[in-house]
Amino acid sequence: MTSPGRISAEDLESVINRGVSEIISREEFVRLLRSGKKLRLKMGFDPSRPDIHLGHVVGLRKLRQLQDLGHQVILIVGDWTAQIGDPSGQSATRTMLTHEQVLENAESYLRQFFKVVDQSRAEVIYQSEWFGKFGLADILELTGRFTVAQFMQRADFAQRFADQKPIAITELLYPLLQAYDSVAIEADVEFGGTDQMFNLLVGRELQGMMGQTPQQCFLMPILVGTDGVQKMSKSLENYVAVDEPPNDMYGKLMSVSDDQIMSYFEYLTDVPMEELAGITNDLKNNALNPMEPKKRLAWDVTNQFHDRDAADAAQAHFERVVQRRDVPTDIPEMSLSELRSRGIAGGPDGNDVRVDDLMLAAGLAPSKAQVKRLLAQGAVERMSQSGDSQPVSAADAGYLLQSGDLLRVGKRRFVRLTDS
RNA sequence: GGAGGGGUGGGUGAGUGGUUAAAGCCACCAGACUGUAAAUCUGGCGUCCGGAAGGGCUUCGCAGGUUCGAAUCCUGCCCCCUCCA
Repeated sequence: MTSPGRISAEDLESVINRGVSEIISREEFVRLLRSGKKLRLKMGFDPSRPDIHLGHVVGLRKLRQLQDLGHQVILIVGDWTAQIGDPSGQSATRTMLTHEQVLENAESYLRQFFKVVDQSRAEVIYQSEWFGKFGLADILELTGRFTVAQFMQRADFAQRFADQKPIAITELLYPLLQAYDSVAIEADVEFGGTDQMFNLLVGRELQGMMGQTPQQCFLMPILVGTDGVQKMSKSLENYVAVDEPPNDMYGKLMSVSDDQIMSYFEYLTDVPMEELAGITNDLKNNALNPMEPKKRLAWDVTNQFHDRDAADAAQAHFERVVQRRDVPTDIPEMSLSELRSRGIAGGPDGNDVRVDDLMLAAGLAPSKAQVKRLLAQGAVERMSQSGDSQPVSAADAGYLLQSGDLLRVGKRRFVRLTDS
């Protein structure tokens, strides 16, 4: 582990340029890095949304990188701000979380967080530690330092105000609480996405007002989601979760738009920048099939969150099932006896299962109507034990499956009917 | 206190008495193609029965009502928002 202050030129270059959108102020931050001080790196999160996806990982990797240079991460659990909700969208006030929910969400968040960040060089602090004893006098003092005009500088507030859209008063409080966190922990640097700029700057300002050295604001770029257009976000369904099983993680990464491959490489891997420049160039000259670097990307990220074996297996699975359209090695199974006990098996000897029933039971379709659509679209295929396969048409959804039969729905969903 | 706008399918958002299971877009699913679960194109997309044709049922904030017929009209209720004061 490097001790603070002895930062090499390459490390510095990487810290301040790779996966960075903006640093305020860059000069001051560099000076701090070189000062030898063990920096207190602040990162906050709201326990109302405990899921971490690759968009968040961009920042977590940055924290990790700085930890490896000898600095300290302070993670703030926003158990108070979570109740307000960051005023990013039109979402109104959120419902209060119970104490148990907060703890539960926090626990889940931390488990994911520490997949990237080194737990041994991090502290976790709850906001309630200081806000728990905050009184009206404190609130008045805090709010009294700022004006509405200042807050109207924040783009989304200004926009909503102009559009005559509602802005809750508590929403105005959000940046203030977050800012006060910086004071409470005496942060040297705060991290956030570019959309967090205003909040981070308020923290900087407040610290100055209260006699502390203002924190530096480290803004990370927003990762584009797998749709290739909008930012990665859970609600937009274009995300890859940190908790994703290997096959899904690999697969989702393979569905990233071609033009986002390079930004993913830059933000989410350690592949050297020179090498990335080469790939970019090859792609531009059509000397390289985008699928190739994308597979490398998918492997790399899967490896980070699982391990080599899992990444290898996920890649093999992808090549087998998606590229070659072959049958995967591990197929979910439904046992005949279970189906029988549920009254789903039938036929002359009670050993046959209807295609539609099996699909429903195996969760391959949410309703019979959907099963029919799939059948009509020619998406269902039956393979017998002997290996031959035949499409299943809507007409033969009746009893025709027997133990050992394999059903393929679409390109990559399978279920095998087993004995016993 | 006054005036006005609004609550529609996973999301957005049309629709103001029947041809509306409800436009368009997004998401999603399937097929084709392919260089990948990219891109593109085509189709589908409440649910139940039926091989199909077709037929039920449920859906437009909630509860009633008018009507042959309502997401659309009326009454009451709940909720949200804006402006003026």
